[in-house]
Amino acid sequence: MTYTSMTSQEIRQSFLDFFKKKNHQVFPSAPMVLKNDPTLMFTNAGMNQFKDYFLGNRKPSGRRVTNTQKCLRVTGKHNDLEEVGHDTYHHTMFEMLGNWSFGDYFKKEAIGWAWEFLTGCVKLDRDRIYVTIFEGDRKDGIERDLEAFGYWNEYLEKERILDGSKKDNFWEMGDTGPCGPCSEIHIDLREDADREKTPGAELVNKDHPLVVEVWNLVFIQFNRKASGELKSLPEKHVDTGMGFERLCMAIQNKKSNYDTDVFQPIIQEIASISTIKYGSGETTDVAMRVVADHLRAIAFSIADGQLPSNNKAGYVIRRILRRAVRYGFTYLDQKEPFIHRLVPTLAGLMGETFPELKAQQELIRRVIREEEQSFLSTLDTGMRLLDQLVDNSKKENSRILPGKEAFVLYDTFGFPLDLTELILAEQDMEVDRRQFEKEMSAQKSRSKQAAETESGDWTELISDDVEEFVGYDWLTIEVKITRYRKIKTKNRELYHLVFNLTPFYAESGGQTGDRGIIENEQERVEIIDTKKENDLIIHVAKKLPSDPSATFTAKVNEERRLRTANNHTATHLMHHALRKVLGDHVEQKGSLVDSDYLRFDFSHFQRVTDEELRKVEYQVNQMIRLNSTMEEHRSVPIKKAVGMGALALFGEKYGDTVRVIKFGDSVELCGGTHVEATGQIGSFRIFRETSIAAGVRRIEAITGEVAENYIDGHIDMIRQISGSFEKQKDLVKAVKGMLDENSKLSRQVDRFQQNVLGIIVKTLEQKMEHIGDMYFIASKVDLSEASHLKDLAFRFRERYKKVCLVLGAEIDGKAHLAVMINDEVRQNYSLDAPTMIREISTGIQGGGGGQPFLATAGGKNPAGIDAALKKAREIVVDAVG
RNA sequence: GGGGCAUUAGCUCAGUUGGCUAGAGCGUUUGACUGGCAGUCAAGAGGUCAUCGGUUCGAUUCCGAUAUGCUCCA
Repeated sequence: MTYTSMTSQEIRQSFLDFFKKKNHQVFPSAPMVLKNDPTLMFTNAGMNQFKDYFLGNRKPSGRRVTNTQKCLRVTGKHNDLEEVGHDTYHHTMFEMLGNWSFGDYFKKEAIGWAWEFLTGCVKLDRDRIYVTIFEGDRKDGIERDLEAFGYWNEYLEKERILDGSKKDNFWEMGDTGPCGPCSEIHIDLREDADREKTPGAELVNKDHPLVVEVWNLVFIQFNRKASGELKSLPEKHVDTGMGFERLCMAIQNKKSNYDTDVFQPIIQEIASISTIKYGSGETTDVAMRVVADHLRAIAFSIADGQLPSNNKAGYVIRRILRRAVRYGFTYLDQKEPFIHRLVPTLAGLMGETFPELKAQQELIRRVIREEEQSFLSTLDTGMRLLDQLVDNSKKENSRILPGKEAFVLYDTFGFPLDLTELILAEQDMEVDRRQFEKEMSAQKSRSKQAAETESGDWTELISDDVEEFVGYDWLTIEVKITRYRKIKTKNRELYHLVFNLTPFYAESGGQTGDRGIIENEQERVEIIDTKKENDLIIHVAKKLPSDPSATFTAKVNEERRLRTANNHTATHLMHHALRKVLGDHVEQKGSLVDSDYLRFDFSHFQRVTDEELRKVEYQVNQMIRLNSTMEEHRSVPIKKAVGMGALALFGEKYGDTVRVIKFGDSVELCGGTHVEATGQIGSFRIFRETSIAAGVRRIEAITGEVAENYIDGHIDMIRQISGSFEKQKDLVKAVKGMLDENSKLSRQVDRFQQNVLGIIVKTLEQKMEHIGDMYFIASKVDLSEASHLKDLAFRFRERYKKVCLVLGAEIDGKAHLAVMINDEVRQNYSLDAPTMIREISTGIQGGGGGQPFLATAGGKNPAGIDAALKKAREIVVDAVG
């Protein structure tokens, strides 16, 4: 086999260079974590970021594009998570190399260049290559893809060109939309001897680990209508995707993706940390592959701004990390955080191509370390609980752990089932798997029921391609509804409305969606929220207008919009001030801009001190006073915008042109709505600073009237306090002095109280009588607090070895009783306090209890106290009898 | 989006038929001991038992709501 010694870096570069030479524009990878797409949490294919081009929603700036796209497949249709590590080719995160034609070249060039790159550039052995073409489908009325066959046949004999079914060789984005036949390129990496025994053609698409698909060329030439009918597209597109890690395996002549230099440096580092050699055993190899793979997925997600958390995308990331920790813990004997130590190696390996990794290396490391630590303590708790369960089972002579209990461990405490089973096996025990599965499916059906939302089909009224947002310039405008649908959730029905154009800002970039109304002479419908699905702006309404095809006046709630604008502009000013006060390492990690307040998360490794917060506040307020007017530049090419000093965020997807918002020195790329001049904000106040993750701080702040009210509230409070300290100049000193004095006085009161109790003790002692060989006292006392009854009881307990004390008191119109019986008396006469107090407290309309030597009771009827005391004496006399 | 669990001293956590004057270990303060290092011993400080409401004579404990966190499912 021909063999080149290209590194993965060189392979990636040669692909991009190859297509650059063919007049392709090189695009950067889009973020792996998606926003504004309810159907997808992560980028799972190279074409995601170009979806709108194929749908015709947006026009591309160039017709030929090439890129490498980081992808994550852990949820939904493509879920490879549980496979990863056990074989040699599944990954959570991988790179997809692609070349794209948007209405430009088609099959001939796509096939020709693919061949040229694979056999000419990276010199794969042509004898090992097989391709597939679409065999056709009678139902759809499509012929066998003879065109593709013809072009392939120029390079390959026809025995190597195989027919593929609709499942493998017809690509569709969804139930409707752009689609077309595709042609896959497979490579046979087996040893020659094996190849002679079985021809590679028989193993194509049969999940053989060494006969693998490396490249899929998709020819988008149809549009599937809702009726199922296929219509030819006026513009034909090419969408190709090549698995980078597999390509490296093929070129570097390895038997596993994990043996390439994409993974080996990481695996070697794991081997050195764990002092276990890679290749020395199956389970440890699996564990190392799991850790190496998951490290990449997590590090890239964090770099994209998605921190591990307890819901949605963040939770998916957390679970990937935990899977890695679990394998390290069990099979590599890593009981302390270790994955974070691999981050520098990864950054060295991929930081060149993906600068976000290098730039945020420290943050990534800290976040991973903290997550590892927290999961290790989850495991710790789980093991403690499991130990108890095992003990209980053993006491009952059972070697089966009930499935219910294993499920609670898993469901509530996050303790993995396989770990439970492993630990049980060591004690020759097992889990009742059937019961566990039953609990699990009960949980699943509960969730399914709750999550059931029916979203109806869109009813299209007017066909319209782009719903333009005009809300930067207008808050009131005439609109028509182009389409609508009904949404049914558990408690209520809502309607989604789409307009031909709209003044409503849809939730995006942290800014919440506008609210308002649409109305005409006939009716008025409230818009309660505005959201985005991809590029579609959706208005949420509680009801559908009776005539949806009428013309409406759309009015944004102006007051709310203005307050939101205050908070959004203030966010920019604060971001700027934070970088000035704390340093340039401050990066936005999340942002919420509402009408009432703003929240801003950013990377910073210590607490922000009070002085620093004060400085930030001061600088923002100074910028407000300067009354800088907004400089807005719409449709600025991204390069130019960055040249203007605009901050571009990692993990944010930007189009070819962006909107730049400038207030003084603060320059940001932003689609949100802002004030015209900073003076409008009026006032800015930080009211909370907290930590939300390792290396990430959160500041919450308010502006305008809300800030004023906040300050007024504080001033009022101070006024009230100082009103109570009229003659004091130094209020702080006065309050402090009063607190000191107060504690001194209460100590004094306490002492006096003890003295009083001492006197009561003396009078009680005079009432003591002998019953048998013990002392007995039953008496009503005058006390101000119920707890003093206990005080008295304890005094007698300390003073006498053999005593039974029964006290009653009326406090605040209620009856209180206490019974104290010394240990010796209890043993001699089988008396105990709780039993006695229950018997004697019937007359006070209450009940009580306590510990064997001391019980208390309370009741509504103080008149019953005397009877209770009398009864107590009878009980004791009986017992001593 | 839904289910389960948790929230008690600075930290880690105990605390069952509702009544134990709310505890342990670590940390902290003070004192004593030892030639020093390092400790040892003793004493003390530190609690709105997450918040709000309900049931009850009485709630850290039971019930409901809220907040925060953890966790599983989607």
